[in-house]
Amino acid sequence: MTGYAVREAIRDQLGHFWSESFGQIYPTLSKLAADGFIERTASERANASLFRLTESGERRLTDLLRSPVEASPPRSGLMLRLFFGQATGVPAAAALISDARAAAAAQLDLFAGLRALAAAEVAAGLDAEHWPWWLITISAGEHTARATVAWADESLAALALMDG
Amino acid sequence: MTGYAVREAIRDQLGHFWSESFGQIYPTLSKLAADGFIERTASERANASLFRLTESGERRLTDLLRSPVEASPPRSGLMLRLFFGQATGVPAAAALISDARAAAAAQLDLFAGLRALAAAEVAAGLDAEHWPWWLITISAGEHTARATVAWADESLAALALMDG
DNA sequence: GCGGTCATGTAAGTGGTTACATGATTAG
DNA sequence: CTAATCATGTAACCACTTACATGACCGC
Repeated sequence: MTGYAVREAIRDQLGHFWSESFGQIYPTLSKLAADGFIERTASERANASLFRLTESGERRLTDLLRSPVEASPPRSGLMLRLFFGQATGVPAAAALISDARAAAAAQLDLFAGLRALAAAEVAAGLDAEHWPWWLITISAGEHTARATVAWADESLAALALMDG
Repeated sequence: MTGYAVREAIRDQLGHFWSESFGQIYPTLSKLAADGFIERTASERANASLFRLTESGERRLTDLLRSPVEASPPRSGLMLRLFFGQATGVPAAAALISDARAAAAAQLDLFAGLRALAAAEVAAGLDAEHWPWWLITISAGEHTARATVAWADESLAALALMDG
């Protein structure tokens, strides 16, 4: 596929847990080609290049996929703001929590859509092998989003009791 | 406080949702001082500088704390690996999920400790004003961690059904 | 005196984004 | 013909980490 197609695939299929920009994709494709992990071939289109995994690239990929997940340093702008809620006051904090709740609820709708989409594809006989893996990532998003909604409701109730 | 003390405070008090390195802290303190948001005064110690918020710094801080939280692009190495679980196989995926479950369970213990610590401080008559805000951030961590545990158990069960 | 902690800072590198510049192809 | 989309790439910048270099102070 082309670099452009790579980006579309990432956006459309991995969008709920991954993202890449063109400024990252094109230099990386060149580097991977130089390292022999992918192969660049001309496309019918004058403009474009098609890339495909080489054998060594396939090995490298599964190695990476099997490698342990390294923890990223925590950094939550929302928690930072709430921790210092004394400085900003109850209404400002409640607004931030409501926003977070709304975002999580919107995500839940999105996941419901993804579930339906995946189910339709399976019903059509496509991607049956991939379906359970897809579902695991969707389910993770749903669990997290539901947790956020529950936390928000609990915290908004606590703030309402604090005073006016 | 000193830059060193800033880092300790971040590590010890905000550690479960924020982190900063010295390489970030010292240049930032210089810049904030140059902008007039903080004031550098000599410490008793020959070595060290003490910083304190100026009035304009206090205004700037509350402005920032009230500003909307900007969303960070999603990037979960765990989800990426699971999405491509077909390439790595059920046992590798199950191992990753178990690791994530263990990490979340460990976090839950940590949060229980934080709760106890905070309760002890309140019982001692300290920080009573700050306590509810602290609790909100702890509760968020607990909700998320419990969601991760539940998702992991569900997903491990699903993988166990897939085959051997 | 010596090891550990407190303290400050810089340099090199990483991984990423945004904006810009450019052009091919296709649909209407 | 022309607008939208497909396509590639680079430059500037940003936030951040790690490693290194240096030194003060404190307790034993």
